[in-house]
Amino acid sequence: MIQAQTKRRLKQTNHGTKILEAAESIFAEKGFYLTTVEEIAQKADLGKGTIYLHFENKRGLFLSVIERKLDILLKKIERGIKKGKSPAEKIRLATEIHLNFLEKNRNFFKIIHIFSNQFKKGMGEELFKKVAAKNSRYLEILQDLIEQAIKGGEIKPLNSKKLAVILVGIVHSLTVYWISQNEKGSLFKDHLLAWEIFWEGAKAL
Amino acid sequence: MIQAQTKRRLKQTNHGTKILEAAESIFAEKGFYLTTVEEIAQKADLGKGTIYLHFENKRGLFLSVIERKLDILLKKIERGIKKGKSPAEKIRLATEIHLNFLEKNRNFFKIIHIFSNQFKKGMGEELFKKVAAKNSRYLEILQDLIEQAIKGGEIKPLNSKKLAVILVGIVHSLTVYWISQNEKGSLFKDHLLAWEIFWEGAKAL
Amino acid sequence: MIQAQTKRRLKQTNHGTKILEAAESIFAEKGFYLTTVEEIAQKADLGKGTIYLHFENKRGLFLSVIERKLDILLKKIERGIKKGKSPAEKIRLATEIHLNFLEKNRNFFKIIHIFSNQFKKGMGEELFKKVAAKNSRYLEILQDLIEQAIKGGEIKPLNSKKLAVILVGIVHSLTVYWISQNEKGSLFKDHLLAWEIFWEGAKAL
Amino acid sequence: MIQAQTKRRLKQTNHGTKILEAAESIFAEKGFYLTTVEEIAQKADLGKGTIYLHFENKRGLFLSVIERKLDILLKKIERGIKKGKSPAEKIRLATEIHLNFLEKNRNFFKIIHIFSNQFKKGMGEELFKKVAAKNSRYLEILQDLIEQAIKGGEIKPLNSKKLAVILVGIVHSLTVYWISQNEKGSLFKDHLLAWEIFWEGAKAL
DNA sequence: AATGAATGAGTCTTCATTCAT
DNA sequence: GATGAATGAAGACTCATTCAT
Repeated sequence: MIQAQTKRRLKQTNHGTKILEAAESIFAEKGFYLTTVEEIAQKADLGKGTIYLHFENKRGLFLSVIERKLDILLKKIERGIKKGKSPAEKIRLATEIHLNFLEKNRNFFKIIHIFSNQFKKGMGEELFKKVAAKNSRYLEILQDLIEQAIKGGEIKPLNSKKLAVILVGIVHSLTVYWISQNEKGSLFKDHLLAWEIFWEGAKAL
Repeated sequence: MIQAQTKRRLKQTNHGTKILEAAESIFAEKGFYLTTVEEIAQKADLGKGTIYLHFENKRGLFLSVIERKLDILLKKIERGIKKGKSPAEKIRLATEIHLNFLEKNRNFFKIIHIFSNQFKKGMGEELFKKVAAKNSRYLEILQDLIEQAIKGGEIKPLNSKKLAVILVGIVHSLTVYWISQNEKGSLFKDHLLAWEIFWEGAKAL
Repeated sequence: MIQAQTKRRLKQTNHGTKILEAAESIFAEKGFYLTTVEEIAQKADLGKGTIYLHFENKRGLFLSVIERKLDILLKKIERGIKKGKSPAEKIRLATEIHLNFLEKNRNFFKIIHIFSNQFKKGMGEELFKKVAAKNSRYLEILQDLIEQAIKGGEIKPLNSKKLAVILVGIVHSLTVYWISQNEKGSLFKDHLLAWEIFWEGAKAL
Repeated sequence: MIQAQTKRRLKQTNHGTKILEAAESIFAEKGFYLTTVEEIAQKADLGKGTIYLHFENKRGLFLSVIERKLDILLKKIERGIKKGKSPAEKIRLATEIHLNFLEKNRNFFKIIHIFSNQFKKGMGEELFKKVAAKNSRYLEILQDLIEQAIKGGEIKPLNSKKLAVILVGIVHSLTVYWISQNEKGSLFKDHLLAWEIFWEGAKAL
């Protein structure tokens, strides 16, 4: 009896995850509009209708794909930077973790990139806002750390938000480049480069 | 008779431009897939069929929108950097021109951003390659300048391509931020910030 | 053991009735096509699959809803008109019972109304015919009575079937009106009006 | 040039009408839900998309089918009853015209019958209200005439609205019967029967 | 050249029905 | 018996593209 329950629950969980993973890879490959629900269902070895038992609609599925990964990334970063002793070191750790995650989750990065572009109009509801909020959470964490570093005299007194934006921009541009090069070599190694440019550029004299 | 011909040709040219401009603003607002040809035609005060006299299809129109602007930007940059005396100054000028252009052509930036995401699949032909090439031309120019600066001892001997990627990434992330802030203040002013971070981070000790 | 069996059988019977009653109210509210089996199951506090243990399919359930009520109505009428002494009085009694029943079973009337419209095509089988037959049984009863009244000189020698149709039409139109007025006042009271019009219009001079 | 314009306009008009007529017959045959837009398009010898150039959606088409016919019927009745000298005669004329129209437009009647049942929920907008209003316009005309007849002492002082409802009910029930009999004989001839029952039943003593 | 009516391929989404548990 | 997760057929509707005028 317990066995059966467990099995069923596992099965369900698996379905949700199976769908999210199938969706992730196809959305990453083709973008939101060229991806069909049918295709996702096939890749997940499920009927089309089953998708709709787990997600309200195609859009909801797309947002869920993002939400799931953002949660994981944020948790990793929040946990990881605790090891850093100074704000500066924490920032470096965040960059390192971020690039490491993107290397292992290239699909996710592609999707995040899509996200910011494909939903210009017609948003506004619950889930979208939640995802958008999570999306900018990382930026806030960085901004906080930068502010602390500025107060501690480690970083020049520049606009902390813009510095955070720049650091993320550096990380993203390296990722885009890495992906465009068909992902040769390790993206993770670039965290030192990213960090060096940012740090030397921003540190107090 | 010649008059009439001339007039007609002018008109045509105007049509092409009218369409490109209408398309630019709508693509920027709604992305590729949510934009309908009908809408573009209306904004251009033309019949839907007329669009197809000037562009092969919706996709071709989209690429043409990009191509036109990239041509202008590249010309501006190539011309502008001639005034710089050292590679370093040329790089700074390029950044300045780039941000200045993006500020004045926010629509274009949005479209470029879309470009890199919405055409994952089904590319391969002529026009697309041309646009992709132009798109990376700026990167090449920067890479060249950075290589020269490295040779001249102005910049640390790092990977020149990645440094170019990072610089463009800084510019783009600031632009995205500026747009997300509803374009308050001048984006152009940020070129000093972008430059400072990059230069201090990359310059030889 | 016997107890258990009995309980179970009772339970089953209850299930059938529970489903029929849930179905009746929802079909009445939303019509056949806008009603989902899921909804009926929920209202009946049962699983969706359970519906299919008791009825062949949605259509069969719909027809069963009608059949059950028609049985009750016909029995009431057949029993009730026995008290009438002349055919004329029996007709009046039938009208009275009919309107009384409709007042107390508005849902049923709405469903009957749907019935005649929503199954234009794809009928032909057993159950449908049975329901259609029952549906016209009342008309036959009336026609018989009218024929007797004609023979007895109480009613003008007009087409008895059409007279029956007219009488039912009067009853139905008053019911529709009553329902459209949000069922204010008593529909039952109108039986005198219905009867007066019909009787004065049809009675022999 | 004028030829061309005319031809085109005629063509358009024809399309609208062709669609309405195709829709009328199929809706009448199968009801709203079992009718597919595809089917209507085929019957009208047009592409599916063309339907949507002329009507907002399936529902709008359905309502338009009704609206068109109701307009014609109401005009006929309003014009026709002018010939009557007394309210009573006008009422008789209205009944005559009504039955005559239903005989010639059986499809329309079937659709009207559907109308009142299939749109229980989810209405509320413009077109629906307009159609509903037109639908009850005939009832109002009758009610007015009956009130005049009551004032003139031709008809007993009963509830004029209910009398109108009853008269329409008689007409409709005869039509339903006639249709159920596969439309043998002339429905039109029944107007005398309908009138006799109603008039003898309602007239002042 | 310019138009816009016509087209139908393509997609999301719903829901009756089945069947493993 | 009872369940409800899974299915996929079916259908409304959109929109890029064509082509007769």
